[in-house]
Amino acid sequence: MSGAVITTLVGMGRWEPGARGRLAQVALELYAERGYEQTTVGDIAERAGVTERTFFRHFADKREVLFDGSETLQHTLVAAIAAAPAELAPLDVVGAAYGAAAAVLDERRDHAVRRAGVVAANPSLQERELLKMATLTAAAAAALRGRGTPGPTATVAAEIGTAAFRIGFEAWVADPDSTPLADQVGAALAALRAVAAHP
Amino acid sequence: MSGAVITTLVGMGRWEPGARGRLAQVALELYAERGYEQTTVGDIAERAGVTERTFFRHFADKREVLFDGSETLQHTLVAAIAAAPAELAPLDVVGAAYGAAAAVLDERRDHAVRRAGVVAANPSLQERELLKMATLTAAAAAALRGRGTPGPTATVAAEIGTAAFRIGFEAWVADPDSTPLADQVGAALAALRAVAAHP
DNA sequence: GTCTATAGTCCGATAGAC
DNA sequence: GTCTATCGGACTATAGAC
Repeated sequence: MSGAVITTLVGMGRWEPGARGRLAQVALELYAERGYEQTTVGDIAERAGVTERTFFRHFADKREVLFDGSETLQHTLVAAIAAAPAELAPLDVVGAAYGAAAAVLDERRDHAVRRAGVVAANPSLQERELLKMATLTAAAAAALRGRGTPGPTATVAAEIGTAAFRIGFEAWVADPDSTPLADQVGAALAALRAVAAHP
Repeated sequence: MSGAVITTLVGMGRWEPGARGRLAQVALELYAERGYEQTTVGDIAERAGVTERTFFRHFADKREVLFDGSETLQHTLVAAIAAAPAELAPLDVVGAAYGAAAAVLDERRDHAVRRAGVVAANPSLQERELLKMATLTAAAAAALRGRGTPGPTATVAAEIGTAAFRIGFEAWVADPDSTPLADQVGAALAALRAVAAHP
């Protein structure tokens, strides 16, 4: 196949290095070109120069290949929560942490927008995305508890924070200007606070 | 029992259910007995006395059979939002509407708890549940806009309301006492408001 | 009601890196 | 030698097509 010189990201194949990264990139391309349903795992594997079997060694299923970066996002989020000043209120901690996580996505806006389009076009991909968000929420709540926030408060703060992130993310994707994601998330959080406070 | 007129939330419980109701009931039984993954559609169809083909005529896929009552829930929610007093603040509207929806579930607590256990045991069922919740959220936001609430406010209020419902539902399922679901949702909403208000 | 494509699993074999 | 990543083929069940 093409002597694909994919830039380094993750995955170190020893034969044709970067099988994992190639698969992820090719999958996004094909899902965008002809649609998720119309793309078979065989198609992806073929264009990436590996076999179907190799695809499933790297990714649990056909959806997961689009969510390779979610652990990174979660790690950033959890680390930011743990590192936040002790005197900050729980919701401020979560808000700041999602702001930090947002910076990671800002650097790859084009990729994120293309990926978001693919996900938006397919319900089964939306399901997976929602599950990842729920996992993120649980991780944020656990991180808050780890710094002393009482359980119920942690749950609730994490839930609001994730809602702000999701709403901000949608605005960021739809926005033709390149307003930073962190700003969109901040605006969403302010809106959530305003509605919650309203008598 | 004489004329059972109760429309059930998840499509079962009548004295002599039709094929659809039988399939839904049998599916829940089998998923609980031997697990979702270990149950084939053939198993369900067989015990319900129909063919596989009939299963797929009634339900889009193997998961959907557990979510037959979600339209009823959504309808209740949307109707309650539309019927709420005009002077109520958006979040109060959504809170009251989820309270009304909660009453439906309270009548079938045993079933709801068993079903929740099955869903909690399997990630792919959780995915579907999260998608249903997202659909519910979108419907609530649309209903709010339909009564004049500005778009962004509607989105945010619906998001908080659904979070309250989800948190309250989890507490309700875990609670050995039979605290009404509406009360649990109300408590969760109060907690959300408190955390959001905290400086 | 039958027929088929595809997702996803399990068995094992092979080959480079260390 | 071990460890890890690749590949091959057979297999079941889902889901859609005819």
